[in-house]
Amino acid sequence: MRQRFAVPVLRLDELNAPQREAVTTANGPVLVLAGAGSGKTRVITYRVAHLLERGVPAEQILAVSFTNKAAGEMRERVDKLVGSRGKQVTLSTFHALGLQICKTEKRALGFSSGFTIYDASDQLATVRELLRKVSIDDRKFDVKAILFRISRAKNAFLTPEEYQAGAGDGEYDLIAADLYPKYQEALRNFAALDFDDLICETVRLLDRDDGARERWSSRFRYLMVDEYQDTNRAQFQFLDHLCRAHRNVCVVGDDDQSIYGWRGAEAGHILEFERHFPGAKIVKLEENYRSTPHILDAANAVIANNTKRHEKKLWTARRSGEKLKLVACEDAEGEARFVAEEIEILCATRGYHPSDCAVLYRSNMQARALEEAMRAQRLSYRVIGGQSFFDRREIKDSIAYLKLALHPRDEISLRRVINYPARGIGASTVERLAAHAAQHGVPLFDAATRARTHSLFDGAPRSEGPEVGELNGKSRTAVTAFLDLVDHGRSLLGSSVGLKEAARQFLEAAGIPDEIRSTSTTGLQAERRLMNLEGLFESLHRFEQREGRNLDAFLSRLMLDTKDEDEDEGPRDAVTLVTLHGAKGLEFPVVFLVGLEEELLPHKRTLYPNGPDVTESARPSPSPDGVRKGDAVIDLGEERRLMYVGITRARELLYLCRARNRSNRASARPRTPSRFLDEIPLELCEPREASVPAKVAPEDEDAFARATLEKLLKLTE
DNA sequence: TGTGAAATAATTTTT
DNA sequence: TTATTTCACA
Repeated sequence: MRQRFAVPVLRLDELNAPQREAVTTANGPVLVLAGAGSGKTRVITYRVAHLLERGVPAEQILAVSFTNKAAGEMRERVDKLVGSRGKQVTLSTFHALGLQICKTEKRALGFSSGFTIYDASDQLATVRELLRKVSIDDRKFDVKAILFRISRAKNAFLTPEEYQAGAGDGEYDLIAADLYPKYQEALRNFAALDFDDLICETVRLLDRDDGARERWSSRFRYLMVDEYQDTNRAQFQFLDHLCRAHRNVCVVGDDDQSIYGWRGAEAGHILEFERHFPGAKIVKLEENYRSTPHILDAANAVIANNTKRHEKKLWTARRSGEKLKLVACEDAEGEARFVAEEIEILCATRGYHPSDCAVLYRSNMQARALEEAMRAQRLSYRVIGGQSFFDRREIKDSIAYLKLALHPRDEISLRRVINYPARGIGASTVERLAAHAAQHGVPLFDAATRARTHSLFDGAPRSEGPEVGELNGKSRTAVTAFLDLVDHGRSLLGSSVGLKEAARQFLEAAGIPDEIRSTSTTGLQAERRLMNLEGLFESLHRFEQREGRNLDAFLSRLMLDTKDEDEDEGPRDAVTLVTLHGAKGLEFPVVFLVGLEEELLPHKRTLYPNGPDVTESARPSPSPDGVRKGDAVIDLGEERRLMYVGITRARELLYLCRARNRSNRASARPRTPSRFLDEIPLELCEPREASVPAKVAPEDEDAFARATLEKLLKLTE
């Protein structure tokens, strides 16, 4: 206590009573039920500051969140609050923390020479490879659906055996049950960990290795978890291992904002917290500092339709506020144009800035129309999420080269680049190598190496064992050239040349820039792709400046943190376009919720989980919750929580938009307003006319911007 | 093995 | 509608 006078004073009086209680209860388990906008991040950051003030060493403090964005924000706010004292505090995502532990403990995990991280596309490629091995035509199946089941099993922390015992008997369940152990085995052989493994393997390690558990649970003596409602079983166990010894764990969450059930998150963990940690202190934060009363009333009204929730009601001391704007547009394009135009008007007449505004939608594909409208309106915008820079083909290929140079056992990367750019190593050659690898139980890369050094593949009769796949001289030369290339790259990357330069020379030697130039359909496209490649070099350069010459660290950061580059690139004063999922944790003065239509906000995949076979005829009855389809009662709770998350992002103005028609691919289909709109009391809303400008002629892109300008002139007269 | 035309699948949310 | 993928042919 005396210390408080010695160091800069933490202003605990800036907190309300429950916040203060959550912040100052340093020891023992604490559960903070934090409604939207109730100062959740504030509690975490003040708590960190308070622990530091009490003399807890920064290295012993750990705060975990789910997204890089959230972790970054924690970092920013902690730095602001405590300055350099906070540098040693670990503020991380679950996956980054898992990675840190896996890297430190790589020997105990059996990866003495390191490991690669597999992202979604690597995972898919792995499953495809396995399907081929069991002679299943991967075109006949939705590979994602298989991978999804495997991933879900891992998230639920089920071993292959447990999953096999408990899986359903659908076609996909059987395939997934068959492939799960094979998949794990393959990753093992490739010296790779996928996203799920970063958690699961860490848990297994902490489970079996007392020494490791001891190390890590004493390393972090004070734990905080953000968005606790999003933890899945594996993550829960992870936490449990880390804090079992000291029980200094504070979790912050809101069951009403649980929107990752599909990823295995169990909001039930919030309810179980008390049971797992008897004597836990429970703090409820219900005062909202973000939104106007109308917005909160709407949010409360919608979420009240959910059963199975912690009863709580957001309130605010704020008095005034505008009604919610209810907008029905003709079609998706009209909706997008309305949004763009309205933002323009808000900026011109009411002093808002584009960066005050966000457009929230259910699925990424909705972003396209919005982007077009923003461009037509000359508004700068940034799209959060979506397909990231690093998903681009040329980038993925380049990264595969880098990964391969570091981790030759990474068969997926090897297969990806062995004939890219084409160098005369066709499918049959790869198959021969693969057969040889399988027969001798060595990695594919080693099989290729043997093709170079041994005459084994020359067709000369060998005494040892039967011949597996002979390579002709031409193929051998090609394979040799490829291996020389990888060797060359490895030595470049291992030399003292800057990483950026090393990577550039390597990829140029690989012929990637040439390939881009010759395969691009237009010069513009080639230009763009080369620029992307340059962007990769730049981010490599920046990383090297910041964190030193460590390609492995760069690559793993890249896999986990795919979109940190958007931040510095994008224009500063820009409208934010983001999915409802991506918007969680954000707030904006002005929010547009678009596409509030049946089959889009309660998404059709939730409405009709068994596929698109039942469509228009089976219009669900508008009962408050639960739609019967066949015998299954469909739970729309998560969709409703998405609506709730969307509403509560708004501080001042909230627009609820829908289109009367929306075209799927070619055909426009009439749309019904989202049932969630009916759940908002009418008196909170005012209808707004959506003026739908005539369709903009392609040759006159300025027409729309001009129309708005004219309208503005009239308004400001 | 490489190229271009034609067919075809796709649309939930993310570390 | 669009982007990817397949397939026929060189």
